[in-house]
Amino acid sequence: MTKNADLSVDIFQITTGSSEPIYRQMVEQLRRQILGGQIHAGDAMPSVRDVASGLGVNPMTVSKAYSLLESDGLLVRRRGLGMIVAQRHTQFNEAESRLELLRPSLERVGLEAQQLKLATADVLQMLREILERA
Amino acid sequence: MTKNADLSVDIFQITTGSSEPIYRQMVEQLRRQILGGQIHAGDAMPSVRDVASGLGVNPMTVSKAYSLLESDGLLVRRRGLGMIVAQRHTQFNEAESRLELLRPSLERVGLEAQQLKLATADVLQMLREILERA
Amino acid sequence: MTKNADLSVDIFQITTGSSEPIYRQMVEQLRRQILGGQIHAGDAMPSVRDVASGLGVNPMTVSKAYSLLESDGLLVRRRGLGMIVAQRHTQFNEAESRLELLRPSLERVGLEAQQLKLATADVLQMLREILERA
Amino acid sequence: MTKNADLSVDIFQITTGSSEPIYRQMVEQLRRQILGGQIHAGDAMPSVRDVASGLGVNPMTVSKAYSLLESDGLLVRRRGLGMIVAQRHTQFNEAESRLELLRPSLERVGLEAQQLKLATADVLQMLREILERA
DNA sequence: GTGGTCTAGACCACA
DNA sequence: GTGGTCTAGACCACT
Repeated sequence: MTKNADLSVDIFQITTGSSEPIYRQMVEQLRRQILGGQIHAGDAMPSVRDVASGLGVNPMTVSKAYSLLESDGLLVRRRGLGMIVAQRHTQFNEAESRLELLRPSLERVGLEAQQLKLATADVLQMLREILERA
Repeated sequence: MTKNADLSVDIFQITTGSSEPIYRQMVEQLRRQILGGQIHAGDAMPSVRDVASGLGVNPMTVSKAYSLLESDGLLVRRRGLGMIVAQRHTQFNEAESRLELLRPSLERVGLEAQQLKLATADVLQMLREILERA
Repeated sequence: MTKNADLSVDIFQITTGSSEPIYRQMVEQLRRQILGGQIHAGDAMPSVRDVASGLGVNPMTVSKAYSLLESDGLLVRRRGLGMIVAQRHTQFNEAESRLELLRPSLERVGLEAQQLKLATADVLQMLREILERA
Repeated sequence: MTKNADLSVDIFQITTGSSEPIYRQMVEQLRRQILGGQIHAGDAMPSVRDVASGLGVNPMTVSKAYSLLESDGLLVRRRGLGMIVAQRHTQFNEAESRLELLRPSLERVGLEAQQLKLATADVLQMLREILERA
């Protein structure tokens, strides 16, 4: 994979049935992929229209996601040219930091497991299977 | 803990800032605690008014949660006496079934871990610490 | 003026002909009025629909402004009840701090005056007239 | 400074982050400097390519600014030789007229100062410091 | 070509 | 009643 390449449209995996809004799914997915190093600083994002037609959603929905990512500092808008992945957030890639981003979801799992009175070993086993399957 | 006791208001742990609606947090938490056996059939639920003032939320929100739990068959309304935990759902607590209830949250963790390019061992280790701390 | 009152719709003065987008005009105006102490913490904002029909703009435009102000921490959304002015930004009211918010506009005036080779006294005199007229 | 000199690239001070488009910043800045007498009729403008590389902007952006200035009559295109500052607009520099060009920016400052509830004396003092520093 | 803004109108979730 | 989301489609500005 070369740097500064154009990203394919299928960087987004949208679930339209979810209660989580589409634009928010896009924001969270892109954030994780940038921080995870799967998307590099300087990469050109696919255009709003391309993503919209590729996913079958309204361009405004995509635009909203891009705008939020821009105000977050993860994307940079180049007027008339499109958006690219920002530089300054790419150094935030140490595995330890990324693991911390997963903590809220794990805390949620912890609370639910406690309320369900589940054994630690059973929960860890199920998660191991899911992780190794992916 | 004895059976048919009065339940305290703090069976609910509400996060008002969350995007998950309050009534839904209450429904899911109570469901898990009933299925996990931490709340028993016949236990008396605290009144709508007590829960509302205790948590600082709108009484209509609590009422909506109770209504959903009632139409789910988890609570039973006793006219003029308040609500109690229903009988028929308490037997549904085989560990295997309860574990399945946790699967959606674990699947979500799996997707996020993949996008963050995290190592399986690191994720499992963090979850183990959370589970053993609780 | 009492605290926690409902704000009238005419807190916004929109210029539709301007190149500055409507939602941005609203954001900046409200920010200044909050920091200037003309709008108090806890005040209820007029509803999206009321503002929209009052100004003759689309509700989504108003909603966009409100959303930006919320992510800025100046407004707080209360689900199903509307938005109120946040608490924490009201202490930032010292005159000195507010004056700093005006600096960018004054710097712009300074650059333009320099390029037009205008005399300091003339510029100050014109600004004085404008300020005393308001 | 002698007449009919070559102008350096740094007659333009561009802010790429601004919401004001680059070509518009260039147009307004050059207009003010011509009317203010800092740029004289007959002076040679730097080439599109020099300005573009000097400022790090797209050559088409510089070209658009030059074209607008030409259709405004402020610049004259000399085939194969580049552009020079036109004659006819240089006489338009009575101080009173130039001051009027600053009025819109001052009106804007007035509105913002009012919304920030600032004292006239404080605003004038800050502007004085900026003007005397320049 | 790019993204930004706005409209009109629909539907949903929350209190 | 409140705000949020999404669509379809138009128009604009920048490069």
